Order: sequence, then structure tokens, then C-alpha cells
Amino acid sequence: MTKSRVTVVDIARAAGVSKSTVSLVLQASPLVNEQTRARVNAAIRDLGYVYNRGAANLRQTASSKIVGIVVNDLTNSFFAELAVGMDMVMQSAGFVQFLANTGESLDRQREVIASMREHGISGLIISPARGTDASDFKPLIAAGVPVVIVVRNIAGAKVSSLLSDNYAGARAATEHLIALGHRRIAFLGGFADTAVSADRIDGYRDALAAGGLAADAALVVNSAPSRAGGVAAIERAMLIADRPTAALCFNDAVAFGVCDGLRARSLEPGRDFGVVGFDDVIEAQTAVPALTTVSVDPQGMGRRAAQMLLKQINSGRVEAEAQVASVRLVVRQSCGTVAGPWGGGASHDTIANDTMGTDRRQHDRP
Amino acid sequence: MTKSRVTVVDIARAAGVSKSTVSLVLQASPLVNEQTRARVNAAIRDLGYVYNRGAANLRQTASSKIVGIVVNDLTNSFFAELAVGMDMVMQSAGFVQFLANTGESLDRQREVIASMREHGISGLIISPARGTDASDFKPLIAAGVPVVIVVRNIAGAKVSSLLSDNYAGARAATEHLIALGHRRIAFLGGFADTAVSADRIDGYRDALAAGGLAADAALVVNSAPSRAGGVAAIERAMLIADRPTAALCFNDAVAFGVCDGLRARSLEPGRDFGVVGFDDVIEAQTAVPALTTVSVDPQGMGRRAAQMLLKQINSGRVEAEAQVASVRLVVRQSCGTVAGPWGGGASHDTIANDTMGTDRRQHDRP
DNA sequence: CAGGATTATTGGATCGTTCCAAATTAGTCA
DNA sequence: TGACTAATTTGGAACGATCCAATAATCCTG
Repeated sequence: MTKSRVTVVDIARAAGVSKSTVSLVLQASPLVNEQTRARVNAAIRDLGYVYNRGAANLRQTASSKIVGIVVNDLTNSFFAELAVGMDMVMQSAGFVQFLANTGESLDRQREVIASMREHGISGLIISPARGTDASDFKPLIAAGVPVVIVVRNIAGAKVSSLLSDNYAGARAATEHLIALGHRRIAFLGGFADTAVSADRIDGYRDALAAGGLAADAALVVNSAPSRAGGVAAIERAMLIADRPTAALCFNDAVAFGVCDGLRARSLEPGRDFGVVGFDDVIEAQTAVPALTTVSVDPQGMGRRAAQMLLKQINSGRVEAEAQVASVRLVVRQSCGTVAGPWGGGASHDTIANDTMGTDRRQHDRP
Repeated sequence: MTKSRVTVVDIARAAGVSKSTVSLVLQASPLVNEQTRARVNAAIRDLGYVYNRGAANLRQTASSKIVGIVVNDLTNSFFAELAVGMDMVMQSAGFVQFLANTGESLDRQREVIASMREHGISGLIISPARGTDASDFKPLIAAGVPVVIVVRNIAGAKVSSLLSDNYAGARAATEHLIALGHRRIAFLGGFADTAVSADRIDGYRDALAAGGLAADAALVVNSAPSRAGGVAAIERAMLIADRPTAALCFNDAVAFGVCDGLRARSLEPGRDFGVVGFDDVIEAQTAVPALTTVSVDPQGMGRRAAQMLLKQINSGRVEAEAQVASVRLVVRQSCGTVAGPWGGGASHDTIANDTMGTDRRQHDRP
């Protein structure tokens, strides 16, 4: 039971130097003599000293080595992987991260951001909850705290952002389904009022138009962006008179739900119905049938967002920068085929795994 | 661009009081006059003051309102949900959490714990990486930082722990499979050198013995505790001469992988082969077939671990307490049936959903 | 060996908050 | 009014590390 903590002064006393010298050793300054350094380090070990960053951060020149990360739903693999990607680069950079889950609650989001600020974060990465307003970031900006918005765009926010190319991905996926011969293609899941959903639906609609197919509003079915939402969405979609034969899903979670719902109706995804996801979550590769999906590489996106933030923190300048991560369609076994003018007609998809990109609009990263 | 941050002194000046009074207002002390309080609060709002916890924490009486959470694999839904559960109660308690992923690396674990200590965490919840030694917690204990170990036990560690009743869960699941008429039951996935795995295998073996079945070492197949590992495990299991007709899987991720692997061989899980998982991850309910599994309620476990930690932090006493969370078998559609002396013989499981528990050894929580 | 240049070391003062003892003001009662 | 509470308010001295300016020790070099 050590009562009071060990401080630089204790170390100084033990090593027979001044606290200033100890401080220099702590910062690995080249100014200090090797023998002195050794003596100090020995004392540090012996006394079990732990550096107190809180004290160091008091001097306003210092940066806290803490960043905040705010996501809406950590139980969604997409965000979990995003967080893991960020964790990787943050850890290697010697930063430690506050992570908070908002569950789409604006109140929680406000609270955690306030709390993080009190703890002196030197940067924030956030996937904003639905309904977040650009003005919510004003105080952060005013305080000079760099912010990177990921995944969901907030119009008018004067901060950096890293979004995936939702339009291109949805368009490529839809074009792929059309090329396979599908004519009735649904868009399942997601909420229409989010920018992400809007972009994906735009891509989907434009692909239909380009393929000479009419857009049927009934084929766009909203639902929660979760597995359960997918089950619900496919159920409603199958009630339509002229049933779809394939669907582009809002995300992989929805796609898995759609597969579940299809099986519940004794339809085999990939054979009887084409299913394409969005995100390329880890399970997409191993699921049966392996999910054709638009690969967003959440972990890579997390890493990239972290790098963007670190760059701003280190440069000391808060310059908003908008990056769009390109996506690629990964063709696996779930897309289905329809016999027809173009269609191959084989009952199982034979296109090689993990082929082929589409799109490389900007900022391509190998 | 506010250059220097706003401090209590600025507030004091603006409100025409002393910094001490401002401090009292910040702590909602009843000592201060209502009008003064209002004036101070107005100044706080006007100047956009943010409380600096780092400074407050300097005084050694204060507690930092920060806890550390260390998990091995956030991409595993089990841990993601665990973290979400912890996040819930920590957020409500006004705490903010460092979250770090170790990916089973002992080095990373050491690093992040050290880093968290430097930032002054007032408690730590950890699901230790494989190979963690009890002595790794010595410094924390010496410093009086409460620690709660979750999920995986570390023999000899003098800290609190919250484990699930792996033995009872595995035993109940195995007994259920036996009752359905299965005679060749495999145990798939997980590494034999972990305590969790060992406990579950013990429960499995004892259930077999109690059911008069011989334990066949070949039926226990190790693999990574992941979806991919499950695919690999079932593949190896199907090579055994006298094939199993059902399997208890190390966790749900493995169970899903097993389902994938079965489908790849054109076997339908639940009908042609019984699959039981462990954890009861969210997807277990919605998957098709819905997964029969031992419900550990990861989110609930996270909440409970957080409560244990908070209790210790608030009481100021670091008293190790070992809790075992009871588990219950949730029977869904994946367990399969075998025609036989007991077996019902129906090709689809007909037992009601989400029934019934087994076991209530201790600390039962409704 | 004086004087200058290096190389090492070191007292404070400082960061933003809390807390204690002491001071100020207001209120009560004889 | 003066003494005596009770209610408010307030200077400083911490807390633990950093950093600047200044000092001390060492090494050259003519």
C-alpha cells in the first residue's frame, strides 16, 4: 500500500539530482550525461514511478496524447472494425483513445463530447449520430481541436471528413446485378433521411436508368440498418406483386438479414435470389454463400481516419480536408443469376472470388 | 481562434468573484449564494468555459473519472457487446473510458496498461490476453487501482473477477444434445490451453460420462475461436471415420462457421447436424436457423463488470471479489434431432424458443 | 592560465483546480 | 449598540511536471 504517489521529486532525491534533470531524462533529452541518465532511470525503476500526464498537460504547450472516438453502434461489425483500425494506428502513435457509443442518441453524443473535452482530448474522430448538426462542432473548432468526421457526412461542417464513395459503390453493384440479367432489383434497408442512404440510392437509381430499367419506388424498402431490419425488409419486398429477383442491401448486416429471411421462405440466396451487401465486413467472406458486397474496408478506413487526425494534431493546423475512400465491388457467391438475354443461366455464380475493382475516383490507396 | 483557454480565474473576473467561489459553483456546493451562483454560471456560459479535469486531478484526493477497458478482439461480437454494456453504465456514472484492443498480444497489453496508468485511470476492466500472468497486475494492486478481470480467469491474481459459468453451460448444452438422441457429439473450436476452453470441455466430458457415452478424444477439435476457425474445425471433424451428428461449439462465432462449413457440404444445420453455440451473440437469434446456444449475455456481463468496478472505486476499498455469472441454455432451431430411443424424430426442432435455464449456481441475476 | 566555448545541471515560476483557514458580511438578540 | 451566530466569500498554498534563464563544471586554445 503506497500511500502517496511517487513523483519526480522523489526520483530526484533518490538519484541525487534535481527534478529538472529527472524531467530531462523523462523526455529522453540528449542534454543529460549518460551516467546521470542511468542513475535516474535506475531510481525510476526502483521506486516504481509512473509518469503523470495530467500534470504535464497543464502547461498549455503540451498535447495530451488522448483522442476521442465516437461511434453510433459498436455492436455493428462495421463500426467495431472501424474502431479497431483506429486503435491500431493510435496505439502505435502513442495515443490512447476514449471510445464512446452513442446508439444514435444526440444527447449521449453531446455528453460524451463534453466529457472528452474536459479530459483534454487533442482530437476527435466521430461518426455522427443521426440528426447531428454542423453547429455542434463549432465549440470544438473554436477551441482548435481537430475533428474528423467519418462514414456519415454533415453538410456545412467545417471539419475534415472521410467518407466512402457510396454513389459509385451502389452504382457498380447495381450494374453488376443488371449484367447478370436481373430486371427487378430492390434496394433494401437503411433510412432514407441519411446522407449515406441517399447517396447509395442515387447510385442505384442512376444505374437502373443507365441500364434502361424503370425505377419502381415500391422496390426501395426502408428498415433499420441491422440484421433484424434486413429480415423485415425482404419480407415486405416479397409482398410486392411483381417480385424482385435481386436486391442491393444498405449494408452487410441488412444483407445477412435478407439471407435469413429468404431461407425462412425456402429461397436460397445466390441461387434463387441475388443479394449484394455493402461494407465487406469480415463475415462477408466466410458466410455461406459468401456475400457479394461493396468493399469499404472498414478497418482500413479507420486507419486512414486516424492518420488524418494525427496529421492535423501534429501539424498544429486545423485545415479541413475532405477525403473520399474509393470502394470496390467484391463478387462472391450471393449475387444470383437470371436466365435471359444477357444472363449466363448457371445456377451458381462462377465469377472468381475477390476480383476486380470498379471506380477509383480519387485518393486511391492500394 | 481563442488563443489561451478560459480558466476559473477568467470566470471569476467576469463574474466579479474570487476563483474559490467559482470552484464552489463548479462543484455545486450549497455554500454559495443563489444570485452569485447564477452570475457565475452566466459567465461560464458566456465565455465558453470548459472544465479542466487534468488540473483537478492533480490534487491527490481527486479521482479521475476515467477507467480503462482492455479486450482482446473487438471484432468479435462478444467483446463488442461486452464493451457496449460497460460503456452504458460507465457513461451514466459520468466516467469516460479508454478502450484498447490487444489482439492477444502481451506486449500491446503491457503498453496500453502502462499508458492508461500514466493517464490516471481510477480502475481497469480487462479480458486478459492469452498468457497473461497474475504478476502482471502487481503494480496496479500496489498502486491501489481496482481491477476487474472478465471472461478469462487468471489463476492467482488477487483482483476481482467476473466469469461465466462455463462448466455448467457446456454441461447443460451437451445434456440437451444427448436428450435429443445424439450419440456422437463433437466439441469444436477454441484453444485447449485457455481456462475457458478447459472448463467448457470439462462440462462437455462430464455430461457425456453422465449420459453413459464414451469420450472420444478425436471428437474434440481445436481451432481459432472465430468463424473461419469453425469452418476449419467442422471440416476436420467430418473426416473422422465415425462421424459426429452434432457439436457443441466453443463460441457462437465458431458455431456460425460450422454452419457455413456444413452448408458447403450440403448439410443443413439443425436438420442434418446439431449445432450448439456459446455466448448468445445478437445474431444468434436472427440467424437461420436460429442458433441454440448457451446464453452468456455479454452486454449484461459488461454492465455487471462495470458495476463491480464502480463499487470498488467508490468504496475506496480494493477487495477482490469473484463472481460467476450463471448462464442458460437457449434452445432455438439449430440443435437437430436424431431418431432413437429418446429422440422425437421430427426433422425440425420443435422446442419453444428462448426457453428455460439450467444452472443457477450463484449470484443469479434475473 | 585567462578567457571563451561546450556540456550539464538547477532553481524558481507556471499551468488550472481544490481546499483550508481566515476574513467579510449579514442577521439575531439582549 | 455590541456581542455572537450563521451565511458567504476569499487568499494563498498545494498537486506534479515543464521550461526558461542562470549557474556550475569541463574542455579547449592561444
